Amino acid sequence: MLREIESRYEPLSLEERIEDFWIKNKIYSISREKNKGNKPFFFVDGPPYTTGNIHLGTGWNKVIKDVVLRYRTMHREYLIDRAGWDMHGLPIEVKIEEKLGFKSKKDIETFGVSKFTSECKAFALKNLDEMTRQFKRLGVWLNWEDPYMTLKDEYIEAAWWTMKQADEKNLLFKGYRVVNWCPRCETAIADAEVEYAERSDPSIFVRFRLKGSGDDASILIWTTTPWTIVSNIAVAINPSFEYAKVKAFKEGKSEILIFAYDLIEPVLKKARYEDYEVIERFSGADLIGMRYEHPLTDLIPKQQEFDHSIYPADFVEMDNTGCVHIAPGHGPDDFDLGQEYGLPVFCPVKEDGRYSEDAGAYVNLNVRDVHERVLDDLDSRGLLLWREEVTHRYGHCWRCTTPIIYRATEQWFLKISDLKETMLSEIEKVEWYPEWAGRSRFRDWVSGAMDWCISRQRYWGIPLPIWICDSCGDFKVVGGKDELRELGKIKGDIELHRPYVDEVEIGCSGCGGVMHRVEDVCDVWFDSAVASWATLRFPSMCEDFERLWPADWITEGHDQTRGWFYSQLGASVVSFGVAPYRSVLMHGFTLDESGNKMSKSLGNMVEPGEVISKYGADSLRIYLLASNAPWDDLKFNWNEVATRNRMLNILWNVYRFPLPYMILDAFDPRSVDPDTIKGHLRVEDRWMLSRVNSLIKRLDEAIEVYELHRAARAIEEFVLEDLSRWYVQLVRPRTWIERDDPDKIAAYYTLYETLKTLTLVMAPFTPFIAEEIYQNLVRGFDEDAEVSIHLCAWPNADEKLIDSRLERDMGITRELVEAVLNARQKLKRKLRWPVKEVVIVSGSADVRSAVEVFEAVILKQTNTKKITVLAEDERWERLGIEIVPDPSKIGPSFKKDAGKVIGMLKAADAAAVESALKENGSYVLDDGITVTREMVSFREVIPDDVSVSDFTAGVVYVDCELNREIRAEGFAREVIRRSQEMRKEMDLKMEDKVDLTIVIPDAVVVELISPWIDHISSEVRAAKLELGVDLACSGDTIKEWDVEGVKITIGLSRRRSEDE
RNA sequence: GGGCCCGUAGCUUAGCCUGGUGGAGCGCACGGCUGAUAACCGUGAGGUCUGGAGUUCAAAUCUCCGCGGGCCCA
Repeated sequence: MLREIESRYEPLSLEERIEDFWIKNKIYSISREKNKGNKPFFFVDGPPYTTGNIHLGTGWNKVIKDVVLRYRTMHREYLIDRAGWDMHGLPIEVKIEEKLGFKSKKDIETFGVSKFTSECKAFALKNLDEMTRQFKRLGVWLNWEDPYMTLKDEYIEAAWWTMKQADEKNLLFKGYRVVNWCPRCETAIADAEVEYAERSDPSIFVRFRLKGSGDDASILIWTTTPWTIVSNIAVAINPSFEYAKVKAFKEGKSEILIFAYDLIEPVLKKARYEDYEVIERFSGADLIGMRYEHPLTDLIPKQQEFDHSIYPADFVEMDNTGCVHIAPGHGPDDFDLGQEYGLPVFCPVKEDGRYSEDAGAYVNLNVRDVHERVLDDLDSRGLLLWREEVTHRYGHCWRCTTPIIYRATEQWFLKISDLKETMLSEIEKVEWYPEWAGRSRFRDWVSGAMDWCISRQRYWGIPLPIWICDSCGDFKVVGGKDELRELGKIKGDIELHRPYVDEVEIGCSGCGGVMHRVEDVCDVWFDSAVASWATLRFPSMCEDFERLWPADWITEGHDQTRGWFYSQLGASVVSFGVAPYRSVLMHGFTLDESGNKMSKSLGNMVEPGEVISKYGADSLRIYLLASNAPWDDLKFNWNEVATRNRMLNILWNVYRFPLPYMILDAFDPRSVDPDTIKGHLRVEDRWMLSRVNSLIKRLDEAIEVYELHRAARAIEEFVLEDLSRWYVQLVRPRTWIERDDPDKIAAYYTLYETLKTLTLVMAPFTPFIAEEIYQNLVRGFDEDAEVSIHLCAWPNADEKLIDSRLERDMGITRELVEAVLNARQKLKRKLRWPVKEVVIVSGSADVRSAVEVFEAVILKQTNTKKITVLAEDERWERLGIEIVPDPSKIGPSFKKDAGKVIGMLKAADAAAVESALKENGSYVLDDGITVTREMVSFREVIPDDVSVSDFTAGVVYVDCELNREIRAEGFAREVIRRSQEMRKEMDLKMEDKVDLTIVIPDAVVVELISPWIDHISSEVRAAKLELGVDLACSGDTIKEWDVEGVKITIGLSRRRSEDE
């Protein structure tokens, strides 16, 4: 049986109730189990990082996933959909360090690595629970019970296995390179972990004295990192530039400088030089090999061991001085240049950013605080030409926001440079949504990729599975736990985290020595890189991997181009030589209302929970989906969420409105025979069924290519336009029929089928409200129906029911009705008052056809007695015409009589003139004056009680002339409507009967209404009705109304039923 | 500085690929309906389509150069 429902859409309680229902009945797992053995759909969840709460962007991400996965499930595909969690790495370490008040790695060592990593683990697990709860509340269905977690041994083994693959293919190597280094976290960080932000630094011009120049000439360099001067080894120039030797004058002194010729003016002007003369000009190539003296050599004894001279480099650009200071230990370009020319890598900076003994006088100073000291030292030696402050973009550690430094260290790398070609060709084989995500954006990023530094000098991460021999230096990569236990002769289990694995010693097979693990952990991006096989439990289990891999689909935000799309591709090409995914949807970012990015520091973050508690998860979901194309950035807008909430409320009302009638009539859809009912369907019913089937088609087309916004908008439009604003309005009177009537059943049937189908297709988008409606509408009747809507199959569009001609005709019909309503409004004629006639003038055959098909609809919706369609050349007889004489034609012909002719024309019978002109081309006026066709034109004259309105294919005229019949009906309907309002005020039930007294002190109106008494009685459910001019008005409620200037008093009493 | 994307009414957007009178929704104003009713519907006002240049008979749409925003990189 159907049940009546709450009058208001209350998403919060509804969604809570539905979530309980899902849990209690294990709907999620049944929905997945059910399709076991069917075509698989292998989805890999991009793992969110377990730092705390989910935000709007992560919510959007999961909602996109959820819609697609629910849709696939309804298509009876078998999903592989383990949720994933990224649980290692610096962000969590930093949080724990903050919590424990740590300042450096030393604090961690003192505290104890095992205690520290268990804190990290506990923190990650706690956040995992909280975030899972939040995702579930959004209605996101993934395998939350058995997610993949990067901290699990099983997962770590997948990473180790991959690392071993890399080693076996000679793609893993140890290198001494300049890397991004965070002096606070004391670790290397990957390019992908560097975030750029504005920062102010000194911008300095420094002289390096040339050796043996004779004239005390200096080469002029520029830098924003004074601390690297300490490690200077060389100067680079561009051999194709022109350089100059300049004598510069300032405050009565002069000096000799060498730098780029084109930059003389700006540099000397900036440094406040009064004048200069160019002594010599030469090409950059002429400078190569010249030697200079390190500026601080007296303070840094180690520098005396190095030669300093000038080298050519293409990367030198024509800005600043055109001479670049080179410190191979502190810059990637510098390092590469050093490698090319065999320069020493001088890196006198320790892990914590302080100078080592090699830095001489600077030992133990922190490179971040040393700027002033270096500048003073340069200045006192007369080597600082100019200094100022500049604001520029500078790299910072992604987690602790400390400015990074470049530092030459020994690190472990994956040799991406060898794989680039394969990676690029694999990109081509992947389907990208949108297409440019792969074609342009990702391609560009991969093209510029360098070898991947995967080692981190930290604690909480996947330990690098590399053991090095203390004696011979050989290394071994361990591919899994069993291998480790065997090699390390471990009895029992071992946790694959630091510090436990650090203690494992392995015998060296080469020299018999002892091998110890490299102390590093993995770059956390390497963790998620192996997700596509780790989620299938490969390599510990191979079956699923062989059957399912690579992934059918993944989706993440466009920041993941450099992140997960890339790391997965790299790891996969290392392991298998192919891309790990078949299709990728790249989605956008969530921005705040003014289009700026959401960030904690700006205080403009919006949390999904906040939105849900106001409007519910369904509103948020449909908003997120309908608002943008998935790949565009989404500007969050509260107002728009509210609008979606309203849309769902309208859906709720549409669903609620027929229920009381259906219940009263004990309507049971199962007892309706579709074949029999077909004969009773009205055209509007067939239209509705056509529309809903077209909707299914539109959704299929859109979802297939991930145009989720089109799909969501199609649903919204259907609910608002087709259902609420139109079909429900048409069908209402039929539901009020009290007897058993096939016309009513046809309406019920149509409404029922439409709602049922609609909720099915809405299920992926708004899973809560869809479930709620399904439970009543479908489960309410049918115990055998699926327990949940989310176990149902996606409906197939029934082509037989789709009638595009009917849909087009109805489109025209709606336009016509709107035009008529518009016209009525111009004359302020309320809909309650019928009009005599509507005349449509149109040359369109489609209009004629629409009126033929939907005449009854138009009559009813416009409350008109008659519709007439005229062709363009026909004229409705109620329209008059008027002659418009053309003085420019009449004047020349009639000269001084022209005025008279014009007057006569205006007085003439326009219709007679027109027909005469049409037939003979001329018309003879009273005085025998003949006028011809070109002398006049005609203008339509619209009577006062006729109103006009345009529509796309023509014009409608509405004849609002009042007559007795219309006045009678108008007053009758006024009485009905007033009585209904009183019933409402008295809070009567729909089936309650009343006694009605109507007093109108105007005998004419009473007489007008009299014939309508039976109709009024039945409309307001009156058992007894009295109408008169001077009756005593009685009733529980008595009210006086003013209707079009007529006083009407209505008395209303509820009739007690016999047994009361 | 470079790559990719976005910029249409106060707000959110359709249209752009394939050039031919810019459509919606929200908000606002006015009205209607009243057995969906603390709901619903209609009408109206509101646009130098981010600025400029070019191609063309014709540009929101194609091309180029700016400006603003986002992501990524240097």
